[in-house]
Amino acid sequence: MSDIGIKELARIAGVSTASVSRALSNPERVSKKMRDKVQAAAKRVGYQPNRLGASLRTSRSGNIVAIIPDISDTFNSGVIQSLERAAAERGYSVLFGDTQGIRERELVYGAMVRSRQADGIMVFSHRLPFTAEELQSENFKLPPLVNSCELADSPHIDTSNLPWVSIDNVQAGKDAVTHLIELGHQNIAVITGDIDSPSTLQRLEGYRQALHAAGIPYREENIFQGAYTLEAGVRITKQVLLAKHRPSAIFCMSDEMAMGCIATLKEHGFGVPEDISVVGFDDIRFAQYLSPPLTTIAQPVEAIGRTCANILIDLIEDVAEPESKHILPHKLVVRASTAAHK
Amino acid sequence: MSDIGIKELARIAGVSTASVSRALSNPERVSKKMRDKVQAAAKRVGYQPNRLGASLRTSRSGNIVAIIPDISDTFNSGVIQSLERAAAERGYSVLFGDTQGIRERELVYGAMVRSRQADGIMVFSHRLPFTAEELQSENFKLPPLVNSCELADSPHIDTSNLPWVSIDNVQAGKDAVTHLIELGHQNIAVITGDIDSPSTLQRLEGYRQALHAAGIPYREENIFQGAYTLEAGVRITKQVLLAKHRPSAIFCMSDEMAMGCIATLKEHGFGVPEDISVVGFDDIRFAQYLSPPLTTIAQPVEAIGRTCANILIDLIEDVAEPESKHILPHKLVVRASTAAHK
DNA sequence: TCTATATTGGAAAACGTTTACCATTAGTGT
DNA sequence: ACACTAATGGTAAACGTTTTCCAATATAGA
Repeated sequence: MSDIGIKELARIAGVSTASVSRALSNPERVSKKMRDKVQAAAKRVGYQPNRLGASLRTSRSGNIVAIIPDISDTFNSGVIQSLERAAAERGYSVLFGDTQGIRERELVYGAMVRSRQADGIMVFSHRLPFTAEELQSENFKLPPLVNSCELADSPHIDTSNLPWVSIDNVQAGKDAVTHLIELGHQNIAVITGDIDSPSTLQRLEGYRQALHAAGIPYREENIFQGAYTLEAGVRITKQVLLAKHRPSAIFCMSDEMAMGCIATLKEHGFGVPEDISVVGFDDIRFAQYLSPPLTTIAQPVEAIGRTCANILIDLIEDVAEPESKHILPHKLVVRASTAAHK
Repeated sequence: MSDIGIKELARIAGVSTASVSRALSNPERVSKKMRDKVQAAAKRVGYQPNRLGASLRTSRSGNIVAIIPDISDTFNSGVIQSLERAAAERGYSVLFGDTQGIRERELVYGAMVRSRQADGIMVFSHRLPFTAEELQSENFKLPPLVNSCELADSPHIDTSNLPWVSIDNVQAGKDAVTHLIELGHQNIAVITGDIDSPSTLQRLEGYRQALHAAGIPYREENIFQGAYTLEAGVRITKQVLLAKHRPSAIFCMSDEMAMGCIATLKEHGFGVPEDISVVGFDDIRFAQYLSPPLTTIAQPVEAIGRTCANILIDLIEDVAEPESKHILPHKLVVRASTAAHK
């Protein structure tokens, strides 16, 4: 395999290294004759360029790093899948960093563009992968970076100016809750995601707006603080059932939570939707196969991943304005987990 | 940020570049005084070594590439998560390649070690990411590579000698089916995974063995060829219901399939497990929250990912024998989706 | 104190590319 | 055939590290 470099190949083809490089990386900058000669030789000896050498020279690694709190979350893995595909189409590979929310690990991945292992950062967590110290340093320059939905404010930098792609979480939350209201529910609990996540805050705002629009009083005890996990759905649902004024409907801020929620409701003998309606969020591909099939807000997973990749790469290649924001469309999908209040 | 290199840092610290390199990368090879001086200077100016330079020199990228057919599959994403974590612990990053089973893309990722973007390959698909041509070339050298469960034979190379990590799929299949037999089921259907996947073939062999051990005749029409997806579970289950001698139990070779299977059974009015028992495979984290909670074979997801990472890295760093094989323990988890035959 | 040895630090080459700059050749119009 | 321009190809420097030598210095033994 392998061990032959551009010099050796140049010798074999009887041309200079410059010509080899051009013929392979910029074929149009070279005559057809040269191109053919070099490509033939390359093929013959099985030449494979060393990307490290090229990267060093061009200071372009061709990698982007994706910082994700939890890849095993179904919504995340869907986004990552389409991110990766879109990146690949443009010649980029994705280095992926599952951080489990551990600060230390975020920082490691955040440092990768400074160490030239990556050209840009895709942030799916709620904070920037840089230390306060770094952010404050006057010669700190933010690398190409886009965030998806979740980036919270930082005391040191105005994150609202960073490029992002997201759905309209406020409207989506409102849509979910409005659906319940239209079914006649008045006493609606909400199980939130991680309370420091902007998406949670926004969806909660949507909940508020829906209630307000319907003239239903907002009651603090209907807000149950959770996290975007199945287990949280299970745990918090038990608390919901303990409530003095038991709600007739629950808005779960993720489908995984809704799954845990429904399982728990059934376990305690509550019928869904006969006794309690449940609406989820995300429309993961399991949603329609739950029993009952889940009413939920569908996020455009594929489009989110693809858009993230494209904006980030545009940024890296300097063809995007640095503050591009993309709001993608969501959709309420009504299935069988919600029904009219009786 | 950043733009200062080792030369400049050496000048600032008043030492040579060699000393800087040693002080940072091999601190023990240098006096304490030197170490402190260099590290202090590095910190002061915010020096961050350029990994590309280092990689080029050492021809070690510090990356491994993971080739996965489908990251959004829950089992896969779990394995990848633990793979990534274990790799990170040893200082490696993972470049991840979701191929969707597309040959072209497998080849792209397979080429990454030749182009020095990665030091080793983790294969989760059923074929090697190299062309027949490459494999046959006499100067082809297999890069560090480990496969997990799924690698099929290749006409050009003896894949059985490659390092792998897996559970004992034959035994696991046998365990699942034996459980059904012990519940009194005689007419047991199986919905397989992708038929070209060794794990499917092995689990099927387990099915056969279980039947044989119980003296139950093996009937070809009880084998339903599927794929490891939710949708396949749905689609094939309909076929199962059409069978002349309708089975009283179904063994699904993945939990996602079982999910689709159960949803379909219920949709058609069959009770699980009253009418038909279902056993899955994987024990993804949703399994216990399905209704009914799923009886399944638990795979040690975390251990699989971790072991894969460690073997591969051992291979890269030359500390593993090149044919190491690891069989990890599985476990039958009995829940409510299986019941005695009546 | 002096020599023999161990430790430490430095100069420079190497890793495999790309590309700026220049020299050469081919192409065009007269 | 000639001058002028355009196209093409080559030489060599650069990218930022690590590491091989070797020289210098510290350490120890006598």
